[in-house]
Formats: sequence, C-alpha cells, structure tokens
Amino acid sequence: MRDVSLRADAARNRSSLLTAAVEVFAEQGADAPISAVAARAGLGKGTVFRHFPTKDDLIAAIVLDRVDRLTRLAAELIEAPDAGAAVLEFMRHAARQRQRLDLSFLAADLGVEVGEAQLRMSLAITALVDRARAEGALRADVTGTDVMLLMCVPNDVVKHVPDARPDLWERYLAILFDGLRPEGARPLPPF
Amino acid sequence: MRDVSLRADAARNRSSLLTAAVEVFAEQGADAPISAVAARAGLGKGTVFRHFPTKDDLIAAIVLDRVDRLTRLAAELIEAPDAGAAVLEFMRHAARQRQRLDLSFLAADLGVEVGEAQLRMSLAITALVDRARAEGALRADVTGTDVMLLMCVPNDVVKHVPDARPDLWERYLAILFDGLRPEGARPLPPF
Amino acid sequence: MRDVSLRADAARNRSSLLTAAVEVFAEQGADAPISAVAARAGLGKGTVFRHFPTKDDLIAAIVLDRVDRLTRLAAELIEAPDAGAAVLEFMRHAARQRQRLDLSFLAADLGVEVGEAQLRMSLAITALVDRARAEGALRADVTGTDVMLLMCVPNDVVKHVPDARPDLWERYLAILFDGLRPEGARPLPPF
Amino acid sequence: MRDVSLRADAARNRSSLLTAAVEVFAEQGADAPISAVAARAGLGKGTVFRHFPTKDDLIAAIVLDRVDRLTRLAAELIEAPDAGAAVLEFMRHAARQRQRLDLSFLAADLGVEVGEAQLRMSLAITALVDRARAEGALRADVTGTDVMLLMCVPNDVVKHVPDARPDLWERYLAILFDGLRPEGARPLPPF
DNA sequence: AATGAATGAGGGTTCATTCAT
DNA sequence: CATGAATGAACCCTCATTCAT
Repeated sequence: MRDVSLRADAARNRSSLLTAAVEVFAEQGADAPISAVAARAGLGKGTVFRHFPTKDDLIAAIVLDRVDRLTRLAAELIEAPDAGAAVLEFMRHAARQRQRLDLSFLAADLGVEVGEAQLRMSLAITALVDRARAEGALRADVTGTDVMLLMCVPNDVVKHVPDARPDLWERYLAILFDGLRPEGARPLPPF
Repeated sequence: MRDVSLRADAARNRSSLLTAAVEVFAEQGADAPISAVAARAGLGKGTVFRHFPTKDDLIAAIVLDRVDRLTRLAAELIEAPDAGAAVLEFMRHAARQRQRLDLSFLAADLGVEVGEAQLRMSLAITALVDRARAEGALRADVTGTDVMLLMCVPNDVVKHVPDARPDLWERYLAILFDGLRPEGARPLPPF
Repeated sequence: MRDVSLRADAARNRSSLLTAAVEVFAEQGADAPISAVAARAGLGKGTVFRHFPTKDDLIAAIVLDRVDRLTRLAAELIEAPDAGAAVLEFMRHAARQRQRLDLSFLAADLGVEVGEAQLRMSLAITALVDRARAEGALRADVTGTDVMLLMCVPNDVVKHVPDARPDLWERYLAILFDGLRPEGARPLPPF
Repeated sequence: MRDVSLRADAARNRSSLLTAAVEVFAEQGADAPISAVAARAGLGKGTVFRHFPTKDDLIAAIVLDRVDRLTRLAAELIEAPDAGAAVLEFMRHAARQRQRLDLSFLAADLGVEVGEAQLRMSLAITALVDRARAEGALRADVTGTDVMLLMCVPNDVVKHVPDARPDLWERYLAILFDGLRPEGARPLPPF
C-alpha cells in the first residue's frame, strides 16, 4: 500500500515535471535551466534528475510524449470518412501545439526509444497520407514524409512574428495545404 | 596605400570571421562558443571580440549581411520580365542559404541597424510580391510579409532530415510555391 | 533538527567564505579573484556564487558585517561612563580590523542594504561623538562624520609600511586622537 | 637635427602620457586600461608600451615623478624661516595632489629606482620635521616617517565622501596637524 | 618611431550533474 | 525518495602585451 502511494506520488511528480518542462521550454527556449523547470513544478532540482537522469532525457521524454500523441491521432484519423480532411485535421493538431520544441523534435540524436516512436509516427502518417492521395485529396507526388516534415511549419513560421494573433498559424497552414492539393500542382523534385 | 594594406588585413580577418561564424553556427547552432568560430577562422579568440564586441554583434553582422543581400536581390528582381518567376527565384535564393540561423534571423532584438535593414528588405519583397500578384502569378490574398515569413521554410524543414540530398529543399519550395499560386487557391485566414 | 543541520552546513560554509574573503581581500586587494577566495575556504568556485550571487554581493556582505558590528559597538559604548574614552575605544576597534577593505567600504554603490546600515552606523557614531563633545572630551567643532571618516586612517596608514610591528596603528590613532582633543585645537575649516 | 626633433617628439609624448595617465588613473582607478591612457593622450596603445614597457613601469614613473617633486619641495622648505609652518605647507602640498594614486604610492614593489627616490624623500622630510621639532613646532615624539605616512591622509579620507567640497581635505589636514602639535600631546606608542 | 591588430591568459558567471543529509 | 548544497567545466568578455605594417 505504501509503495503504491509512493509510486503514485512519483508518477504525479513525473507528470508535473513534464508539464512544467513543456511550459518553461516553450517560454524560454530549450536552454532554459533545469532549475527553472523544477521551480515551475514546485519541486527540487534533484527530483528532476531522479526522474530524468539527464536534461536530454527530459527533452526526449517530452518529444516522446508528443510524438506518441501524434501517432495516436493519426491512427484515429485513419478511419475518418474524408481522408483529405483527415490529413488537414492532423496537420492542424500538429501545428496547434504551441511549443517551442519545434521541428527540431525530429532531431536524430534523441535516443532509440524516440527514434522508434518517430518511426511509428512516420508509418501512421504515411498510411493517412497514402489514403488521402488515393482518394485524390492530395497531389499524386506527395508522401507521408513530406507531411511529417511540413506539419510544424505553420507554428515555426509564426513564432517569429511579434504580437501575432494567436491563430495566425492557420493562415500558413492554409497556404501550405493548398500546396499539397492536386489542383494546379506542378511536378515535384524528388525526395 | 600602406594603411590600406593594414586595413586589408583586418578586413580579410573580419570576413574570415563572418564566414567561419556562418559555418560554425550552421553546424552547431547559434550557441556554439565563440572560441569555435575563432578556431575555424584560424584566429585567436580575442580577435573575434576586436571585430565584434559582443557575440550578439557577431550574430547581428551575419544577419545584416544576409538581409542586405536579400534586399539587393529583391531590388534586382523587381525589373525581371516575369514577376512570378522573379518571386520564385527570390525564394530559391533565400532557401539556398545553408545557414542554421534560420527564421529566427527575423527576431526583433538584434539592434536598430538590423531592424532597419529588415524593414528595407520587407519593403523590397513587398514590391516584388505586389507586382507578381498584380500579374496574376500569385494568389490574390498573399502579401510580401507572407513570402518573407515563408522563404526560409524549405531550408528549415530540410535541416532535420539526416542524410538528405543537398537539393532536397527544392522539393519543399515547390510545394510551398504551389500553395502561393492562384490555381486552386482557397481563401486564407487573415493576417 | 535535521534541516537545521543542513542549514548548519550551509551556514558554516557561508561563514568560511566570508572569513576567507576578508583574508584574501586583505592580502591581495579587493580585485583578488573569486577563485582565490574559494580556494582559501577550501570550497569550489561555484559555492561562492551560490552564497553570493555576485562578487559585489560578497563584498557588500563583508562590509555589511563590518558596519553592523561597528554600529553595535557604538550603541554599547553610548552607555559608557567616560564618553571621551568611549570614542577612543570605538576608534581603536575600528582601526583594529586588519582588512584591506579600507575606507572604501564607505563607497556608495554597495546596495540599499549597506546604505541603510551605513546610515545607522553614522547615527550611532554621531550620538557617541556628540556626547563626548558635550562632556568636553572632544574639540567643539568635531562631528560624528569626522570620526567616521577618520576611524580607518590608522589602519590604512600602516598598511603601506613593510615589516611594521602589528600594533603600529596605535601610534597613529594616538596622533589622530590628540588632534580631536580640545587642548590646543585651532578652528577647523568647514565640512 | 632630425633625431633631435624626434627625441623632442618622444619627450613630448612621454610627458603627455604621464599627464594622461595621472588623469585617467585619478578618475577611474589604477586598473583603468592602458588603452584609456593612450586615448586620453591622443596616442596609440603601442606608443605607451614603447615608453613604458609595462603598465607597472608607467605607474612607477608616475610615482617617481610625484616622489621627486615632494623631495624637491621638502628641500626647498628646509630653508623656510618658520619650520612648523614649513611642515604644514609641505603636508598641504602633498594633500592637494588630487590623484587617486593614494598612500599606495608608498608600496614597496615599484622597483629600485622608486625605492631610492622614496628614500631620498624620506630623508628630506625627516630633515624638515627634525627642524620643526627642534623649534618646538611639533610634538617631541614625532618623526619624519610619521609625517610621510600621514601626509596623504587628508586626501585619502576625502576621496570617499560623495559630493564633498573640493577643499574638504583641509579640514582633515587641520585635525591631523593639531595632533602633531606639542600642545596637549600625550605620549605616543613606539614606532 | 607610431600604430593598432592579434593574442591568450585570466576573471566573473551559469548551469548540468552529483551527493550528503 | 526528496532536497538543495557543492562542484567544476565551459562560456563570454577584458586587457596587458607582442608584433607586423
């Protein structure tokens, strides 16, 4: 009973830390000190290291969480009736994540676990995109990898606009998605 | 003549430093140590300081150079016969710069000089884009600011792909530019 | 009790650091490197920062300690039966502090806290001096401020004598105090 | 003819540098950068080192100048009719030098030349003081060394008073000199 | 002889990480 | 388990000094 409760505590702390880290890194960038994360979570600095032996581990955990979330989303959307709308919906979700951990969350050096998660996400997105393409909702020469690479663009772009309206990213998602549609598509350079 | 040669030495060093800094920052990110830049340039650490009193000054110099280059390019292209092709050419150039100092080079806190240069670039791009739009080469609801924000995307996107072919960015420029064309354009959310 | 012991450790270190800093600054001047202080205290460089976020904070802490000590001393001596002897005693104590942080500890830019402490000290000294003057133990035209400015002189003077006997400062305190006595006093230029 | 003019140039530069150094060190302290001295003198940094191979050499030169000046002054005053007034005059001169190179100009590690100059000054002052003491203008137990050590006190003391009237040092010279007079003198601790 | 560019040692400060309590 | 004190590597920056021009 006791260690159960302890584990509950630990799990709660781990979760607080992840939340705090996402916030802090979003606000201050990924080079924010660990102490800031600890403070935000209302915990001691040492506790962060108990849960994440390394700062990189903490970042990896954040990315893992995010990637898995997107994988699940893609898996759900695969059953949507309108595949094109599903891809758009997927990109909308990806872009909405107002986290400063931008495209770099695709970085290669985040450990095996994250790598595997990225692979799973890649497969799920590819499935989604393949279906949309088959239905003619996307241009013929676009792949799941393309979508994966592009999905953060709206958010990234907007990050550098001071005082932007919070939904400005939708504008760039729209432009981008128009570029993914079959209408008026010109042949793409190879991948 | 003599003091010219003196300055020639210094100017060459300054230029070496800028080149080295672009390379190093591209490889390691903008938080690479100044000493790495100095080493790459084959110069002493103190020499960097002599030319750029602050690391921020160094970064600002890089950005200033890049921005001014783009401004000049836009100014030249304004006279091109095909305005749409000119915008594409402009974006191609912007995307080709293999520098990790990505979109963030639009950041606000780089000093007045850079701010003014950014404004000049913004005006030049807007002129270019306005003309292309007037000719029907771009969708009716796209602005110079949009292009300015999007021009680095191809490069940014590709940076996270390990072992990518060096011209992969062209693929994403093509997608993006298709999104900027009038064909199949659906109305955009406001800026 | 336990966290008391934790704090006891930290407090001991803080105190070691202050002691070490006083010694090192006395020997090498206030521009001695922080690392020297740390080494003298047998602690890591970072520990100094933990306790005193800035070198100036460390200096301010030393000065604050010294000023408060003198304020307490003056407050005690105000009840002494012989006010003239009390002032002499006070100056003796002030001069005895073998610290190279000499008169400059009256410098203005040490932060509010030190400023307030200096004010308190000033008031306490003035009270002491006023009483002594009223009793005829000091010349009529001397003020607390004068004493405050002069109290470090014996120590300062002696610091430049190589191989001086350790109590040489008493000689100059005697001369100085004779100058503060009413006997043979000639009118002073104004403050 | 030419190298004569060159030497004249050099001598003028040397003198400019000394003046500039005195000013700069007085304003910013002795840790002011050499470049500040060079700038003040309107010369290049390298020229400073041509004249004074080391910063310490520059400081030594300043001190040497000052010490010799005081030696000459003492030598002149030895012939004054009123020996007591002569000592006071001497101290007045010493105190008037508004230079931040305070008492520390007695420091031991300034090189042989300065050491010898200090010795000469010491002898000259001692002669002056001995005569004044013999005439009963100074207390019987005061020595030339005492005066040498005390002569900078007025200036030192005042340096720490913000917004002091420029002649405030006279006040402390008066107090000090009253302490050196025979009236009311109490026996001194030994040297 | 003068200049100022180049150098690199050294100082203050930050922060990931370890560890005693 | 949690805490936060201690640590030291690493960074930016300053400046005395050297040296090519």
